[in-house]
Amino acid sequence: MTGTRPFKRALDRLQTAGFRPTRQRLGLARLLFEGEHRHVTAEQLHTEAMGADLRVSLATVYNTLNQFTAAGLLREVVVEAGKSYFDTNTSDHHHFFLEGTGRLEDIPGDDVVVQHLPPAPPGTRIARVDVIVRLSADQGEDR
Amino acid sequence: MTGTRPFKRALDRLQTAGFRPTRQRLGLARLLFEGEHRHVTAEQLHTEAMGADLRVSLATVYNTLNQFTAAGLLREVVVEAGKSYFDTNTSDHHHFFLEGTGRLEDIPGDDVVVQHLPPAPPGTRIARVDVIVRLSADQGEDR
DNA sequence: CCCCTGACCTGAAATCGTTCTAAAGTGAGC
DNA sequence: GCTCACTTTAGAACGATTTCAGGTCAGGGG
Repeated sequence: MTGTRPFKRALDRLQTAGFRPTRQRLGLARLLFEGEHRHVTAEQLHTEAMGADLRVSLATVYNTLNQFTAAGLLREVVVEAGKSYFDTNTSDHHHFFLEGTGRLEDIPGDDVVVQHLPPAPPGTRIARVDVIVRLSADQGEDR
Repeated sequence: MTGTRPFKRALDRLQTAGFRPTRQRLGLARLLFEGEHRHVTAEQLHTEAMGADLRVSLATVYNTLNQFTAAGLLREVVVEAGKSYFDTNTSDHHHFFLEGTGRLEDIPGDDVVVQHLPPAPPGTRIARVDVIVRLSADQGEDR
């Protein structure tokens, strides 16, 4: 039984992070943390919750995503003006962004390396380095 | 006289790109393309225009920035959810982003290199690679 | 030189994603 | 069961951006 007890997993994460495990938080945590890593917007997650018989308001989805992010359970990724994506993978990694569809995906492997980065300007320190590889549909290839 | 005729420079860019050189477009082009490369938001550029005796509405600033971007005169840089920056440097380069102040700066030099990038997924092609180095104020250093 | 026409600009209203607010609901300990 | 602090919620509010309907302007033809 490896990872076959998703309910418990989500609950553990909430409690470890010091959240009271309410019905809404638990439900969202299950959607987010069961299975593979994922990238969602608030709107998407809300729609998905509705479909999964989890009654939760959009405001709560926003609140929860922000709380999870502050607690380090999620990471916010900025790729499109006026829209926030949340990534369940909080480790160091980078992203492919499908311009047409708005899909966001982790770049597989940990081997992307940024070289020849100049030092941070005086008085500042590097908080994070984000690499976003923007992809377009490859038109005219197989037709 | 090298670059001492800014008016003509801005006008040339407009006409080359096929824009009718109206008072507003010319004024904005001068603010944008005279002098050093810069990073502006619509709001910033609008404020600056007001201060420079250029009467132009915020709607026009937005429209103009979008037109210039579509024509390849500007490049949009996404760093903060819910805010768009426009960069007058359209060549291949990357950015420092000062988290506290919202300042955006080109990373000097062309030598930042991203290595070990996996190939684009099937059916797609890499449109662009954006590297954003997020900086925080370096607290506790010199006090 | 003036007129005409399509391109352009404008303030106001509309839209989008997100946050705030005030009030009702809920869970954990007593 | 009762309480109280923490949660959730619907709806209003918000900031950034876009759209709209109408007036204005650039520039070629007469």
